[in-house]
Amino acid sequence: MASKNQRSENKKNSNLRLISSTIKNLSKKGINDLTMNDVSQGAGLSQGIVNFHFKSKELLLIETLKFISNEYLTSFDKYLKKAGDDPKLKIINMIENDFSSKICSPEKISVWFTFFSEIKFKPAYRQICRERDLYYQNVTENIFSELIKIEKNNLSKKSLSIAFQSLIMGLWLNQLDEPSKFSRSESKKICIDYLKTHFPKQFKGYS
Amino acid sequence: MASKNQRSENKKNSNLRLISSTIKNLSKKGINDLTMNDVSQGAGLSQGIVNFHFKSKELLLIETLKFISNEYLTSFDKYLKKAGDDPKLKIINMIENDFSSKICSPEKISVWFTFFSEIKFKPAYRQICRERDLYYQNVTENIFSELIKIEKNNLSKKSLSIAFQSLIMGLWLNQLDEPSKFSRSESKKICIDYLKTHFPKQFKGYS
DNA sequence: TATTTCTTTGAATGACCATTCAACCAAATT
DNA sequence: AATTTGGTTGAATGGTCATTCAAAGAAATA
Repeated sequence: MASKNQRSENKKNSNLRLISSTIKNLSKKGINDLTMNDVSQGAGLSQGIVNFHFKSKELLLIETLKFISNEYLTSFDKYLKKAGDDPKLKIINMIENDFSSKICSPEKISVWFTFFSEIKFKPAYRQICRERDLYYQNVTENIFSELIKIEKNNLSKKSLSIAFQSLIMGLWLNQLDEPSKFSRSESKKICIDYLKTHFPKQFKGYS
Repeated sequence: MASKNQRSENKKNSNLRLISSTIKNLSKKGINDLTMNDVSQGAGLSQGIVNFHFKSKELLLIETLKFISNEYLTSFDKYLKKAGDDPKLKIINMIENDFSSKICSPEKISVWFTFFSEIKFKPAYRQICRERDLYYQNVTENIFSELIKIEKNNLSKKSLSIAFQSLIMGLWLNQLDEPSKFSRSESKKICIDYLKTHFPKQFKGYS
């Protein structure tokens, strides 16, 4: 573990701690009441440090969004790879990912929606979110395309993808609205039910 | 139109203009950059007036949320009443309402999600949103209950309602994310498709 | 070891903004 | 018409931050 370069190691470490602190504080106070001090204190560092590392609050937030977007995509790919070539398994694993405890934690969901709500005014946020969306959309369409071919049901891969993704986003939002009533496993069931009704032959067995 | 009491008329008028201005400005700048001056200027009034009418910024925001929530529910009821007794028509009209140009405008959706993103930290917001949700949920479950009885498909009204509502919320979010790609009529089609796949006998004819 | 380079600290600065309020105005009441 | 009540104005106030920066500390380099 001993590193060649202690400095860049420390720097990376500070950056990470600041971003973690941002996430934690965002989910605790929202973007409105988040102060630079909250962030640095939460990371065990002092006053002016955020400006040193990130230049400005806005840039810190952008890096934070990049961070969770990255984390999401990494996990997404991992679950997808685990599925191998079977389109059924692929889409099931996508659901597993979206409602895994790491991705679908109250903390993360709350941060996502904080950024979503600002998308309209912040081109930088929009671009990051769009990138993730397009990737997701693309993968989903390809999977549905395979499922459609097998099922021979002649549905539209585009509509299916939009509906599927919307359903998931809506379920995420429930997590925010009513954390007590929300259940990750029930949400998964609802998504799988969506697959069952559209691809009965292939998803007969699942629950 | 001549009113008995000019004063309360004017007051109501000012209140309304301030709330309209709040909505407009919220959707233009977000909650973060919204200043009291934006609001009063937008209403053609001056500096300290918002505090006079609403006491504080927070209370103004609460009244604004109440306003759009009310507007939503009023429209909801209107569409529902128009449907008469037929559960098919009732649920179709709910969809029509949710994607009507008045309810599903970029402006309104953006304001909704601004509030959603703050729900976690603002009990007052949560309460208002929850009230609307419960009402919606309740109506939806009753309709699905009727549809299930007719269709004899033995599905769970609760799951169906959650899925249905989530789907709609997810589609609303698309409006925010990608206003250019979003289409209200395509969203409606997706919702109707949801009904068709779960209640094929009853919704055969619809598109 | 001495020097340079990078990181951290925390006090000081200045901008921004919600809120207050005295003065003014207009409507209602007498 | 005179008085009271309520609404509006906009300058002044004060608090809250983001940001800056000089000084200090720690690591890399010579």
